[in-house]
Amino acid sequence: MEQPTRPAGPFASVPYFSGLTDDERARVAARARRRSVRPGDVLFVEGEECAGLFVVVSGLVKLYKTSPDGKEQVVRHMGAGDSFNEVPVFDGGPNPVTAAAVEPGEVLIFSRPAVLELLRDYPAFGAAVVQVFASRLRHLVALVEDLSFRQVTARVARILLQSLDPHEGIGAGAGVRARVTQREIAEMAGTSREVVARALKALEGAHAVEVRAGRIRISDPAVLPALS
Amino acid sequence: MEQPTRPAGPFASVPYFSGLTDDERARVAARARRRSVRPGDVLFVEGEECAGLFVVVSGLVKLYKTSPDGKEQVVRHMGAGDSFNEVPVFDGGPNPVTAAAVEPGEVLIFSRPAVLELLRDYPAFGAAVVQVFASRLRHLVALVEDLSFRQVTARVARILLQSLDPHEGIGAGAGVRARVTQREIAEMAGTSREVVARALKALEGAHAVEVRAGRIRISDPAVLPALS
DNA sequence: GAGACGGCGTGACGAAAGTCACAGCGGCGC
DNA sequence: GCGCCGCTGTGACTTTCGTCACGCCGTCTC
Repeated sequence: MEQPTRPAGPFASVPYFSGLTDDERARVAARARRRSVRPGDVLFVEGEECAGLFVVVSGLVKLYKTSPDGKEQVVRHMGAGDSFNEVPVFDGGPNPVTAAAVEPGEVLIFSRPAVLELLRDYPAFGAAVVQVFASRLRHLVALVEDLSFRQVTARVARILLQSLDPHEGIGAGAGVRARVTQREIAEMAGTSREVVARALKALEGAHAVEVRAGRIRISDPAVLPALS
Repeated sequence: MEQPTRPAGPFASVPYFSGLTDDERARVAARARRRSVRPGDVLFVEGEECAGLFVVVSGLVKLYKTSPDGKEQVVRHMGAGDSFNEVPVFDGGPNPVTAAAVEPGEVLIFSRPAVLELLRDYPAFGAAVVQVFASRLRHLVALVEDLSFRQVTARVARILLQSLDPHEGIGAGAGVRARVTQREIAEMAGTSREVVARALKALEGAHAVEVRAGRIRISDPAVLPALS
């Protein structure tokens, strides 16, 4: 799992810190708290006071909203090198979403004061935040578009495309991230598990994917985008 | 309409520029192009090359996505003092949404190079952008939550609350912005005009609003939030 | 190996929302 | 004043989705 090209510290690949020297990175790292997480661990809850800035060292974290009756809508997944929860750090408000680990791993946590100090010491950090925010905004607009315009089958198709395991590349036969459950897809698509099962059946009928032994494979890389 | 407290130039109330002196503001204004708009005018289209940063001087602008079959989803309305289309200016990508005027007014347009110059000359501008982006992200997350969790009647109730005419204050009998059509509400709620008509009927039945002569009034300020 | 648990497949049903169709009304322009 | 157009109100029907209720299977634990 350890990347051999990683120069020093656990986050040379984090956009925020990639411009720093190894020395500076070490000093930044000193301000972070480290935490290991196991699947299901809740890192922070929406509405509570700012939990600080998080950086994923390894593993996978989901950011989601919960409805009064318990339904979950995943807003985004964060993997190694991704950071999250910038918004409350910068505007001082409560956490906008809840974060929970999906796969075991480690995260770094920078308290709000620590981040504001970093911002003072490394002005380039501010520019990086703007870039990150811009990308988040595009992502959220795309999610709104998805929820508003597309029906469930199309949303599931898009989710499968985005969950393609990067190790296997794109193309026929590519597999989806190990063990994506139907419930997880449902939380991303904003629907129920049963409806996802039916959507997958429909995609299988359209020869877009093959579901075998619980794993999903893309059979025709051209068909899936057409359906989404 | 003109604010008597406005010191100089048309945008002392724009968050970006409120920290500047009158002199600086004048110099900034010199870099903007001015444009009057009439209802229906399209300012820029999603997917096209960055149209620059816009500031609303007066009037009302809607930002929306269009689906392949012509349905519209309004992402946000922008009124006097609001700015929009920052994202492509800062990340260099295409416009994420389409913008069109809803009410007649005027906008200022800063080209991308002009904004990048401003950013260089006035570093505080960068911090302001971060604040604006944070607020946009919160707004979009709330929109996702709305689309994913609430059904149409609840969404309409929330839209009415947000469209309260600020001049009339909050409370019983407050009116909604002059002449909000059902089609406009439908575009915000991500549904069709007919469904909005029925949702309004339901809200009327719950004694939350009164619809008379095409205008919507809040009858009981306590009921509406409860339904949303 | 027995049971508990979580994920999956599917049928049946009801609720919500989208669609079509059409009629009335009011304002605006010629 | 007349006609056109856009907004509204509403009935009827269809589609999509959400939900309930199962049964099946594989894995993990004791």
